[in-house]
Amino acid sequence: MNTHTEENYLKAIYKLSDQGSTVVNTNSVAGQLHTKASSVTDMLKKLSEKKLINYEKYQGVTLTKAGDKVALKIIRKHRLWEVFLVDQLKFKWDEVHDIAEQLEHVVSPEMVNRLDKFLDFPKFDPHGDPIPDKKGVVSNRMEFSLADLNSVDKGMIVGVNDSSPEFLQYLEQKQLILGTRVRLLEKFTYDNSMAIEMNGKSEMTISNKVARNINISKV
Amino acid sequence: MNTHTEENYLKAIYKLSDQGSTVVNTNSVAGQLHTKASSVTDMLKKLSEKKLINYEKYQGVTLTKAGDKVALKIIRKHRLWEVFLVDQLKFKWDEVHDIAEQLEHVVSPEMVNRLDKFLDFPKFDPHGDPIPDKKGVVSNRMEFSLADLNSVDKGMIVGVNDSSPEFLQYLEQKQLILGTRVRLLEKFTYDNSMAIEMNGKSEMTISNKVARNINISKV
DNA sequence: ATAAATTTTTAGTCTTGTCTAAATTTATTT
DNA sequence: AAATAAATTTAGACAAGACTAAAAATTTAT
Repeated sequence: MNTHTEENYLKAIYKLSDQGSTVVNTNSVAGQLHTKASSVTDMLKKLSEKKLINYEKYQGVTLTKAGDKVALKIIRKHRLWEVFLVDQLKFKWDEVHDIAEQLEHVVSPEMVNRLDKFLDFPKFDPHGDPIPDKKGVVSNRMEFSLADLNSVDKGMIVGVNDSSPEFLQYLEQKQLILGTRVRLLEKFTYDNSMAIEMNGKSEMTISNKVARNINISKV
Repeated sequence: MNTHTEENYLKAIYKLSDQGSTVVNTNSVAGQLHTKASSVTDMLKKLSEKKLINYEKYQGVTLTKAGDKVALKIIRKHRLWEVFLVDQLKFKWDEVHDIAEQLEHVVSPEMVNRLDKFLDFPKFDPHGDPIPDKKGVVSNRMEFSLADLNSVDKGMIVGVNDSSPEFLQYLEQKQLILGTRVRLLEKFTYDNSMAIEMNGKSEMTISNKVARNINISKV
């Protein structure tokens, strides 16, 4: 079994590698986990020793098959607990991340599967992120960033790329919540900010940073 | 906040002190936590420093008000999660201890209270142990003989007064096992035998002698 | 009341995961 | 192609929590 900390590193690498498709460098892991690069290097050696990552000095890191499996297990647990917290305990979707971060490390494969069943096998968590199934299969979201809308086009908000309380509270305040239908009105090439229409009613302008962190799907 | 390990020590001391009424010695803590006496001494110094225990070298240890509060919080969480695992996820009552042991360390007062509400404010865990309320108030264990059920009322089997193989085998054969929920259907004054319902399904009649030797607790 | 046995504490070491500061490697400029 | 900048690794230290072996205190037994 792996320690709590090892699991967090693997999860961070998984996220930063865009589902394992890119190489991750030391500094970005340090940023993700709020630790220092030197701590990361130490842990990378350890994880490499355990064959959970492919690591060459100065060359960055990728997950091995085994490491990927571990990361997916953690993410499955995290997202299932988020569903539990929102659906059953009636938390708001922007309040559950930190709690799920703790619950995800509870070890009991049987419990995870029972929780999955209890929640009626949800496919997506409250942020619209897909929940890996028992075998680690992740469904696609058919989802892209709001920032990628170009001509006048529309979609529906189905998720976010940033789960920080600041961002989620911003979205809540601006009513950019899950299920909102957005339509691009105009894109300002100067700073890539965009004017959008929400639910065919109100209009507003959002920065590129915000747009990049909102995911939509075709409607 | 206290570490995981500190919490486990406080919980162990609470249990060994019989709800804080006796002094606990170093070796018994070591036994409870499967560590060595020297490790316990180290931790006792630390907990004493933090004013969570009263500790004098060689004289054993008791919890302070503050330490008692922390222990009760952990026990509350442990028992609430046990109810969740049994009632919602359909685990058997003898399968949940180790999982609850992990869940009890999740920190989120708000989540604990919501879980409590979600479970409909249970007073006892699946083993019949009382669940401290939000303020740390613990009700008595409420264990009594099945024979003392009078009007239509229910409880859960939590123990026996006769440990002879004959009796235990009888219970096993009739499926009157620990954790079984029983409900009184009718009491026959002629011989004090009683008709009971088990787990909301099957029914049977048992003699007063059998009933007297089965202990139940309110659920 | 003193010796023997038991319990507890101390001293010193180890592992995990973190850090700072310095050294090294890789990347970017000019 | 140097020179500078940025990223990464190494070296050495530290805190938490555990352990072993030895010393000290307390209890029990003679």
